[in-house]
Amino acid sequence: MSVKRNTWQKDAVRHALSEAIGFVGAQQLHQVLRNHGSTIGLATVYRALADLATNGDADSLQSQDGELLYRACTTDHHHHLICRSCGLTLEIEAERVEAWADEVAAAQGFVNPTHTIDIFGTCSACHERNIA
Amino acid sequence: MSVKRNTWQKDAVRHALSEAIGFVGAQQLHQVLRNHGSTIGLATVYRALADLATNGDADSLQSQDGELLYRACTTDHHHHLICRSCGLTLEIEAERVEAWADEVAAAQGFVNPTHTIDIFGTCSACHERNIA
DNA sequence: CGCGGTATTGACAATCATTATCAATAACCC
DNA sequence: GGGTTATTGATAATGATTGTCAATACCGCG
Repeated sequence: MSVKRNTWQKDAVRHALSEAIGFVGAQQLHQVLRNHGSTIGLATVYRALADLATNGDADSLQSQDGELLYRACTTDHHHHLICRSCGLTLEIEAERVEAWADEVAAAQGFVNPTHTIDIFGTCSACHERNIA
Repeated sequence: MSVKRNTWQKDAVRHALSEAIGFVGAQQLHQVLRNHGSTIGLATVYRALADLATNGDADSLQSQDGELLYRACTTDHHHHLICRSCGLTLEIEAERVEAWADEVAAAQGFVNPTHTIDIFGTCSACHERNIA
């Protein structure tokens, strides 16, 4: 059986992620760490992030261009409203929907439900720019 | 300026997509077309799907493993409840949530809102198998 | 109906994020 | 400290998607 070991690499990734603002990609996080003098490997960053996500210490979602993004998990769970054009991201509350999602899952006999809810649109600034 | 032309390839993709059940990947759709004797190229399938999505004739979302999936746009809009373990997919109604999503987007000044709402969980069969 | 300009196609190469490989390293229990 | 083995990291492999570009075929026009 596998016994988890603590390494400075995992701590570094966890720390870097908690410092990051919003969602960050693995490649991006790796660059940040290298820029700070770390010699951590890219594959290790990927593994550490996957672990964090598995353990529920990080959330993940896919960006529009297919990159997997991570965010340090905070106690308050929320979702995103994202501008298709400029990428502006707003956090939104979704209490009503949280409950609904769990209900639906339970009604079909599904256990341990999670969900991805993201709303895309064109923010007012981008919309006006397109008209002008 | 570019003038759109109608080709049998675009029709083939549009048709294949409308025949498909649920969401389909570009690679998968390409295989289906080839199996039906078509000589259409993979790149063309990608381009046709991208066009359909741009024109609002198709919806797209990213699967868990990073593949881009498309679905013919129908009037009835629904979402999915997906088993993490066996991939079983159930369609779910989400009227309450549709309205909520549009409200939230509008409240922040976003126009032309779309959303991705998917619920993941472990279906009862897979859950029992894991226990046994 | 045939012609010409050009949008479109398709085979293939290139790209990019992510995952697998595997020898070397270092964490942890004793 | 020493041995076991989880973990690391350089690199290769994977797989979806996009770029390239000559060849093709669509469509308006005569």
